[in-house]
Amino acid sequence: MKVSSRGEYALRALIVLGLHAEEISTIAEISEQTLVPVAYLEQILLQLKLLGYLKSKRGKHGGYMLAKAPDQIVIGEVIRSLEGPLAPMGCVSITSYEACPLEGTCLLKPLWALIRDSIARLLDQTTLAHLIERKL
Amino acid sequence: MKVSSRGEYALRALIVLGLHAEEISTIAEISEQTLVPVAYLEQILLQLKLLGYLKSKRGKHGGYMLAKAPDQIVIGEVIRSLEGPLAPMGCVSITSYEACPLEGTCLLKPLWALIRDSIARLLDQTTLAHLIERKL
DNA sequence: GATTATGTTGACTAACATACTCAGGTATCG
DNA sequence: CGATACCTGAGTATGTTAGTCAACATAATC
Ligand code: FES
Ligand code: FES
Repeated sequence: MKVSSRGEYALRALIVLGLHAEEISTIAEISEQTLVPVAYLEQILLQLKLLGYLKSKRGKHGGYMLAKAPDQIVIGEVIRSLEGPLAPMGCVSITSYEACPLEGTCLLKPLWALIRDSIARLLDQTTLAHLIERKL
Repeated sequence: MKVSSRGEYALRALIVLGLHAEEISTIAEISEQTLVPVAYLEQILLQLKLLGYLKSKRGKHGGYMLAKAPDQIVIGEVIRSLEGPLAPMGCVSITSYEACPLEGTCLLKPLWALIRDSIARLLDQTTLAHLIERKL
């Protein structure tokens, strides 16, 4: 049930950018504050940009900024984009359902559904603004 | 946030054995009902035995049975044994804590803690008996 | 006691995912 | 122009997953 380092790193970066909203931050600056290697961070920031969470400026005095207000960035969506579905099994995933062979009689499915619901409820109720303001 | 096929398979096997309690089941029978390949199932059943959930009998008319009553088999414990901690990050794991470098100032930790708590509460409250009786 | 049905053990493998690195390329500013 | 930044695609080392396979050990039965 682990979250990958890539997901964690992406969220760290979003938090750093959210804390310095209105300012532009270079990859190097973000790397310092997140402890993520520069070359790896480049990849992740680029992906976050393609997903629409960030905007960038090239060249001198370039860098990254949030492309949305922090309260419009839903943590559940970010994690889904980076790591795939939140559900523990495909058969209980709402965003990307996948059938199980035993689904008709399976006694586990209701349990997985409870897990999915509680994870999704938490992560889809939480925005970057909530994290930054420490209001969960 | 996926659960591995190994964990799913183990739970399927426990359910089959729980449904036929008092009787002995061969690996082949369990394999049929769970759709898990025999050779792979062997590994998993053996592990469940070493963990104390199952007992076995060798030779002709041999097979596997539950070693505990279904209401003594806690799903959270089974999953932890097979897949490691339930927590999404080491820094919020109770059973196997591991420090994060940014732990002091990290704004994510409280969120991960909520996730961990809600998963652990669900899985540690559920026993094999609950699954079999469809009472969640 | 030989046969046969069963679990036991350990090694092995193919495929995939993770967590990166690196070598360039391209836009922007001064 | 040239420095500074982001952009892009490829490559790599390591580990995990989901199995397979061959040989062995034990228990019941004929
Ligand atoms: S886990 Fe999908 S049907 Fe049982
Ligand atoms: S995730 Fe462990 S301290 Fe932030």
